Amino acid sequence: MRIATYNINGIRARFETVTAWLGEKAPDVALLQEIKIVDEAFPREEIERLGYRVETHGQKSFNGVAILSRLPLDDVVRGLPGDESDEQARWIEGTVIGERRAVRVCGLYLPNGNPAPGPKYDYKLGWMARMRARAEALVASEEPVVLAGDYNVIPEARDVRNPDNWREDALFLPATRAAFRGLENLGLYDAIRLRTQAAGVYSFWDFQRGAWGRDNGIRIDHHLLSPQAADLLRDAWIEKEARGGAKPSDHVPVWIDLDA
DNA sequence: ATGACTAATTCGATTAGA
Repeated sequence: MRIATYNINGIRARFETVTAWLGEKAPDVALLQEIKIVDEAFPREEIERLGYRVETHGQKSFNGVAILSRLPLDDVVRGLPGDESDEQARWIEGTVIGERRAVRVCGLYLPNGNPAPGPKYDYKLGWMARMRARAEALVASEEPVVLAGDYNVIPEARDVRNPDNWREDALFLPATRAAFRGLENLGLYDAIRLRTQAAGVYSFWDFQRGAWGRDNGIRIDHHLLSPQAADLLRDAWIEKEARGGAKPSDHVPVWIDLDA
């Protein structure tokens, strides 16, 4: 079972890029972030025609997440628990029924948090605390669980080309990285780090300042795996070449293969 | 020293992204 995560930066702007990618790569599951559209306006039929079940949790203009699955998808839940007043669409989960195993899959778009300090950064850290509580419950289930998406977290200095440029940034502040380690300390594994310890493995290159041409990237799109999911991991990688393709997002797809 | 790019909203300039 291949599970990809992809921040598409707008389904309207990225429709042809995304449908071409689905047609070519055909991941079993695609977790999308920043669909930037309400559920009723999402191009559901066009993507169903490519063989996918479509579950969205959208909102107008910003944010919005989706699960696309070629496999049966049950028990879909929208929204991150813990704050009834939070209206931002950043979390969706469902159970994907593989040939051998069922996998609980969470698609997430973690808040950016800039500028820091400030209310946006407070929202980010509060959101991460709520995510930790949900992740703790999922780990306790002792089932294969995958939490994947745009974390807006640079975990370590080896995950950014120029660490000194990011010292004051919400994506790389010590409190941000500590909260990410807090997730790992529940017993979750960063899938790419089960595959390689190399520096310079990035998933995002800014549209500005010629970041792509200079390989001035950061790794912020992650799959965290429960122990039961990590036991099923066959491979993980980042589709870097997508950043140089036609009408690219600023993020590229990242995928894992599970024996499930 | 500063802006640089892209998308959404809605048709121009603002907000947001990271």
